[in-house]
Amino acid sequence: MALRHAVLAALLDGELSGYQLAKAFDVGVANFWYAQPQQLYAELTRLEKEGLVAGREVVQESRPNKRLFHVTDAGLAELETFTAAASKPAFVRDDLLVKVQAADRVDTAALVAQLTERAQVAQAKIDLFGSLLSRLRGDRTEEDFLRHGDRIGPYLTCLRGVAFEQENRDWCVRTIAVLEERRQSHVRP
Amino acid sequence: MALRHAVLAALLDGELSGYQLAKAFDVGVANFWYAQPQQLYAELTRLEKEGLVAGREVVQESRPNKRLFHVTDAGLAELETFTAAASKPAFVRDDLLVKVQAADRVDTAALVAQLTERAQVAQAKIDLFGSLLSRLRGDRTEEDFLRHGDRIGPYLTCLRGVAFEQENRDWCVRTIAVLEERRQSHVRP
DNA sequence: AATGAGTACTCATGTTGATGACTAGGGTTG
DNA sequence: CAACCCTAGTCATCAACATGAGTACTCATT
Repeated sequence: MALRHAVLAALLDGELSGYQLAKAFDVGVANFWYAQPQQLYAELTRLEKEGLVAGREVVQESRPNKRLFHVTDAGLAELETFTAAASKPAFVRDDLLVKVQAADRVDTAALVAQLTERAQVAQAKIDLFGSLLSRLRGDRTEEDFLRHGDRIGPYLTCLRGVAFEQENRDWCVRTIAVLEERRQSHVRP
Repeated sequence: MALRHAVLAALLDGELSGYQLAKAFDVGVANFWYAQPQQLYAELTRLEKEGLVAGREVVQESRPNKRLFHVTDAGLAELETFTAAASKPAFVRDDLLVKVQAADRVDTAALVAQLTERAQVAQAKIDLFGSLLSRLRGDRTEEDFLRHGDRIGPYLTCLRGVAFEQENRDWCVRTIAVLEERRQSHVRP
């Protein structure tokens, strides 16, 4: 039941519509969780019913009306409780890792192609997170921002996103090199 | 539907019983996936029904009999198909990140405690993976092993496990430092 | 002599997350 | 001017993952 808390945490940045929220979660810019639009709409409905968020209708012309949500005091209390409770350990669960685990017994050409693509995706995310970080910190240095900024949560999670994707990319590159070298030196039966 | 493939990939290391498999997946030594024992037993049953794995009964005295499973040719073909198909991108999904995202608005003392614990767990995993790596490579150097070893899949995934946990630990340490410093300098309202 | 831990599983149920299909108006572009 | 994309959602359904409880026998500990 962490999606609800992820939504609450995301809404701390200010009022958002379900659609805006979905954009953030979908692209994975929300580097601390991931969810489909439909899940978010459903969760917002539940959260509103329980009084943890409140929405207000914003009438728009030339496009559909939307509902902007913000976290209520009860929602903040819920986040507080959640934070105090033990976190369940985070596990890696990655299709690509499964494939690499089986690398000795399957065709490596397809695998190398996928590793290459993954490395590119990772690089794109590094760039994206990098620009997000510099936007968050403005003209301050990282040190200064982290000491005196007033909303460092997103910055810290983004830092982890960058580190994760760098590790991801480097590992892909390394693995590609290993697999390619083996393909050349000894042709598999 | 990647659990089935994770099981297949794990069974490439040799015959395993459901229980042994469960041990590997449960502790997270299986650094490429994670699952509960019950899921694995269920999956093994399905896989056997579909002919992707085959089991043989091993009669034991002084402890319950067990069934050892191995991957069939059909199972290997299935792994091949899986490897050729596109991988879905891997997302970070971590309770702790959600909490850090909300760090500006909740009690940081509890958060710091959890980050500390997470850092310790990460360090323990680094050590575990480290010894696993050296066991896998035996007396060879990493370079040599990756070039000429005959089962490098587990080694490569383990390398990623180490990198992931190191990043994890470092980020926790950094985040703790940031939060602690802010707690001292300006008391939150 | 009872308690607990380890091996080796099974069954049932519940919670989460993922997917596809659909509505509906406005703007853009070929 | 038709086709397509963007905003802003809803509804229904399915697959995947997680959890609790239970069986049964053995060995070591207290």
